[in-house]
Amino acid sequence: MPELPDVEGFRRVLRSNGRGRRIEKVEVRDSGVLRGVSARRLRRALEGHRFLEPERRGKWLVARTDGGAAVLLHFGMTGELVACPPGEPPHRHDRVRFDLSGGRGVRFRDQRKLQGLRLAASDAGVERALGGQGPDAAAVGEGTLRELLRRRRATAKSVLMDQSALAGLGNLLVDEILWRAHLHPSRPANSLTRGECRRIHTAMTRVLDQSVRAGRVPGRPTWLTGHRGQTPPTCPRGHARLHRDRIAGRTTFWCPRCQPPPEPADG
DNA sequence: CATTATGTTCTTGG
DNA sequence: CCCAAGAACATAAT
Repeated sequence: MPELPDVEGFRRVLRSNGRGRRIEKVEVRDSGVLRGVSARRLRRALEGHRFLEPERRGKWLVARTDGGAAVLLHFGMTGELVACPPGEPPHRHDRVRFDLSGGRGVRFRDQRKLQGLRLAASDAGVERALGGQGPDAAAVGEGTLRELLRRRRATAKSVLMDQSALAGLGNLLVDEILWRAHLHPSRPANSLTRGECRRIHTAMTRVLDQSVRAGRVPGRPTWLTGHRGQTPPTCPRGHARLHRDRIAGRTTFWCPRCQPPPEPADG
């Protein structure tokens, strides 16, 4: 699940269950999700302190505490943050359990463990870890977006998915946005006109507004994303069957009627 | 057994 | 340096 909207949902889970609460116990059930920190150091940095207002940056969730340390959570492809009281029996994929005051609790649950938890000792540590990201997709202005597209020769799809260029978008969202903007995913980013960049920005803003509200990418039939699982997948606007390709290393769906492929460059 | 999966990072080669 | 492609990571479903 986890792209920007999903992480936004996890932020709400942490805000409503964790903000202001004391961290009574941190139980690492599978240290395979810890990145650059031991279970012991994580416990020591967190236990006894309280969670502050959580923040999302791109696909990262930043959980600061009043002790100065912050947990940085990345959910990979299969991670989630779920609220459950400490007494609830563990799920098979619960990797880290946070028992909080007031009988609350949250758990980092993740099947594949492709990413996981980091610890930042301070705000400077948070910056060090996340400062390499581009602007957040949910807040970027049209001019900034146009500028970052203009200076890259790679395909639009790969630039929009590149977290160091723009933070928050993943495979599903980028396909959705490009379909709405009527642009083929293989268009070189630096070939996009001002108007085409504006269409990307408009589509991105709408897609993110709606999916952030839902806390996920909706599978509605009016969304391209809702058609990925079909056999055969069809364009939500009707007519054509969707093409399925490998672009920027990821399975990509696009409509041959709505999204004309670029002329192959020859120079 | 092969293929696929909403992510990131590293390597290799052009 | 830029970029694409492939592999790797770990696990489950089809």
